[in-house]
Amino acid sequence: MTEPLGIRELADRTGVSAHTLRYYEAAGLMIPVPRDRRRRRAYTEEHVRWVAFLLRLRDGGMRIARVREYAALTRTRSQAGQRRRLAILRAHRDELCERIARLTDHLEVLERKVAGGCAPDLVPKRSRR
Amino acid sequence: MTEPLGIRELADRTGVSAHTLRYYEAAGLMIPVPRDRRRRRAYTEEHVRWVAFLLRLRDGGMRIARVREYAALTRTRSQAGQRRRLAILRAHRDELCERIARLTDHLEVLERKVAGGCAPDLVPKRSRR
DNA sequence: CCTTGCATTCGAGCGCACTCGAAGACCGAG
DNA sequence: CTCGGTCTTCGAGTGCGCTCGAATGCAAGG
Repeated sequence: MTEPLGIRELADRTGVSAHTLRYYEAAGLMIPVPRDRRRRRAYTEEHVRWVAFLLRLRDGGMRIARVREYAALTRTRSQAGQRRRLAILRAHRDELCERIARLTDHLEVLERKVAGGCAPDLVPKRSRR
Repeated sequence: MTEPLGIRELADRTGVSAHTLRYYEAAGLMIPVPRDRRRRRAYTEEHVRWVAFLLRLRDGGMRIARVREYAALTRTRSQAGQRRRLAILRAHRDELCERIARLTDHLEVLERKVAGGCAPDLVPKRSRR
């Protein structure tokens, strides 16, 4: 039985500004936000978790539009909805994998360049793997 | 002794449009681009390599402004310039590491969610942490 | 009573990195 | 001579994701 959180609190706990929280809500990225009798947003711990996850998706490069779709589906009870939800996550996971692979590759190249300290064209070529 | 490449060729070989290649040049992201006697851009294999590397930097999230700085430094012979160049690459490498770490973390969370197939709040709570 | 905090709606602005298009010229090949 | 590809310069448009501010209102707490 936790006290509901005001927008300020949620902002503080998630690092997302109040302005942006309202924007997220308006943009359909949030799960439903109940109001108290004063019409103020009454967030719960679930919202904290939701925002944390949303930030992961965003930081992972998921587009707002996708997050919106995903959020909308959390309101669905249908089988199809659940499948779609899962599909989105799986697709995102795959993208994540690819990006990590690419970044890792970039990193490798960079390491060599930094370690070598000289331009790659000055490095004597060895037969390529 | 390779034939110099026209802008079309470089575009084809790098996947960057001619328009964007001109933009890159004007924006100071390129190494010097010589012209033939017709005033047309005469690229070399070095440009192919440069653009490839530049794309790595960009895909790794390096800002245009930074790339510009880096490109400018490749024209420098000074010690300080070389040190700065190296510093940029090292800093970028560090950023890359951090991003990979973060993405990997996101991926893990996602894997659990996808594998579980159910919302985390529906999972029986064990004593937290 | 007055201040504070949050509410709503609206629209503008920003930073980034392209992306496009137009206009007009050049120049070599067919 | 015409055509195609390139040149230059210019400015405007696009998409994304905020970010900010203004205006106006309400309700509780000091």
